[in-house]
Amino acid sequence: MSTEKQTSLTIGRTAKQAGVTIDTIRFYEHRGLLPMPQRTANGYRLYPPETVSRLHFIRRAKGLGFTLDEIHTLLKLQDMGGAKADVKALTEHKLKQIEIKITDLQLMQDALRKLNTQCSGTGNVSNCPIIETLTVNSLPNSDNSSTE
Amino acid sequence: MSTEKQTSLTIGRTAKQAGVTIDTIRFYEHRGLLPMPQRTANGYRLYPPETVSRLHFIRRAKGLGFTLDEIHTLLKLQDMGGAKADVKALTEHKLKQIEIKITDLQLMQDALRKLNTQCSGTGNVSNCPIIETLTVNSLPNSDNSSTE
DNA sequence: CTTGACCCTAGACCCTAGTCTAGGGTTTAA
DNA sequence: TTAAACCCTAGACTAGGGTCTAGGGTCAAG
Repeated sequence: MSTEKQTSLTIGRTAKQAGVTIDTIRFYEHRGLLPMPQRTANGYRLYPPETVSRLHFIRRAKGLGFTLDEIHTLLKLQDMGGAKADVKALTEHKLKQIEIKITDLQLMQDALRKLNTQCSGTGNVSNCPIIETLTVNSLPNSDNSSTE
Repeated sequence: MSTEKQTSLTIGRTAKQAGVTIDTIRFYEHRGLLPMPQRTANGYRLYPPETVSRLHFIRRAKGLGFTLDEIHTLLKLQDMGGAKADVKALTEHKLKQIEIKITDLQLMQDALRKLNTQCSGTGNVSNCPIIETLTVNSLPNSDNSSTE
């Protein structure tokens, strides 16, 4: 019942609130995804509450197929207060990646919906190609390789 | 001199056309993502051209954050000619996953667009929170007892 | 008939993204 | 004052998803 506002969290509390483990936090710090936190006199890490949001962001970005390195660059966009040109270039690159991902997911969605309605009736499921939706319809070719 | 259409491809050709390595193909076969192919008399694998599409599909699905196991179930949806009930349940589950991914990507997109237009001018980049877009707006975190 | 480009298997190896010890210090409630 | 419940570092270990090597067969061209 402490009435004082908690302005910083221990690693354990941060982890719990973010839904990750303590190890993951230390690992991300090591990787540069989390800034080096303040420390107490005895060496305990102290995190500002925003760290929880940052961790949420990382988790979900990972679920969208971004690697930690890619997420790092996304986070740097926010972190850097200068280097406007870099920001511009990076965001544009990321936006392209994201557009492709969205399109792909929508194509997959269409295919699954078809499977679900048209094809799950009494007909033959094998007439409903999921695969083609992502290969024939999209990306004419465009060598879509590097992820940074 | 054979101008006849190649109805099946060696592993090398398949790999090249799909943009993966030979090892990857064998690995996927091992994992059940690719059906066991025909073999020539001397044991060489022979793939139908559809295998290329299947491999494309796998690649892109991976890029969307699906694991090989998840992709396996997506592919099974297409492969299975029966078990309609399973198809229904699985597709519905996958559709939910996909919807979440799309929403997340759109939120990210919004954030980056803002960064790009509003924030890359002369202002302060740090006013443009990418992170919040994916944490505040989505996933109602029940555990969030913010005692202001 | 040999050289280079393919193919085969089995198993070792690698990178990413954590996860888990081992060994030790701190704080707090009973 | 001691046990639970935290925190620390360093380093070993794991799982997923490949990638590479060794050792060997096949085939087309020169």
